[in-house]
Amino acid sequence: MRADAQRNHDKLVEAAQAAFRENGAQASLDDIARRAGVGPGTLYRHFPTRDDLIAAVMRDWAERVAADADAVIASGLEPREALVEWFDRVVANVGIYRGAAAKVVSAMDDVASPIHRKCQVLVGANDQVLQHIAARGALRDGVESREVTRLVSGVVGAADQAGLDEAATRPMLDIIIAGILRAPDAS
Amino acid sequence: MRADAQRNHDKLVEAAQAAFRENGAQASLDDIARRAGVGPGTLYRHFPTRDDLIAAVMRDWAERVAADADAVIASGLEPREALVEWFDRVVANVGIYRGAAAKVVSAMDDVASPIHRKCQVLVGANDQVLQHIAARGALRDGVESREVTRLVSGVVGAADQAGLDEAATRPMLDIIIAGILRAPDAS
DNA sequence: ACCTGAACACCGTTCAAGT
DNA sequence: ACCTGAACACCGTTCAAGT
Repeated sequence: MRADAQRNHDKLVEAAQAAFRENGAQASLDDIARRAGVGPGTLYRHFPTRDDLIAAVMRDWAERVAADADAVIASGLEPREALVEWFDRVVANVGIYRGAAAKVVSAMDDVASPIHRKCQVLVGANDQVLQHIAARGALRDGVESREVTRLVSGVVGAADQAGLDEAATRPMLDIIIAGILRAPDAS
Repeated sequence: MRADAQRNHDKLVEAAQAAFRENGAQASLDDIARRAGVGPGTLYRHFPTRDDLIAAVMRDWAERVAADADAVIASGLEPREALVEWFDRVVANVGIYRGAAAKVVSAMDDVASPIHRKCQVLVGANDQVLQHIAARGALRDGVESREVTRLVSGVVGAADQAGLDEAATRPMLDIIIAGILRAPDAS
């Protein structure tokens, strides 16, 4: 890659990051090009679609997600507390900016999306945490990581759209957690 | 209201209904005015915001929701089956067209939205169903109708965005249902 | 009182012309 | 090989002119 092309690439990613944080995933591409000090054509040359740009901004996102899952598993928390902790991190990660959750939700089932691989990492991380729960005999039968990922991401998307804060999101997560854990049996 | 104004109003609602079904809640307002055979200014006179138009299209929506709740309660189904039946209807009602669920989710917490009253009916209907469950001693402590409404609407929004069909939505609803019902205790 | 449609601002996207 | 910026299409929104 030519030196000026590399510099433009980096400036675009940086400008996009700021724009997404300020105006959400629907931030104006024209504006991003302007902030980066390049013509709109340059943006399109580097990132043919908006989702390509979003994927570039999410560069180290997947690693953070995987690391968070590892941390929760290593924490030695009881199943319920582990889920509380894990979902709190998912909420933080999936909700980095307005509209991010919606992107994750729709990219999860769209193999052609540039964000799809990131979503697979999220599903994999959920799977690890659920297996940890299952190993302790606390996972309800039939609960699968794909569904849980969709469900929690959907909640983040809803909270995002409604402008709910963390405290208002928690009761929804509590219902989900109760639905994931096996009912303590009477044996 | 003048006769021609009334006719324009009705033509706009009809055109909007068709446009929303075809292109979702983001359908072009210009296109709706064109279909209705009126100038764009006329649309704005009748419906100052897009949400005013959506609210008009949802005219008999709230009654359908309330009627569905009544039908489920009168059905005499067991708590779990009643919830399955009820959520199926909520999914159908909240997902009338693409983007409708997102509108419901964001209007639920926005008192100024023209759709807010419709959402209150949905919350009320959920409350009736949950009270019916509670009367049978099957409701988990701390589960409230506002949260359940948000949660289910959020799932519909996610399914909508991901293009999931009814079968792919059900596992998520199953988790929610398990989280709503009280665990059968050992006494 | 209501309607029309031109006008403006903004945005996404493309592409011929440049270096 | 890459960049620029004019150009086009489309949309939301307003408002002066009409009836």
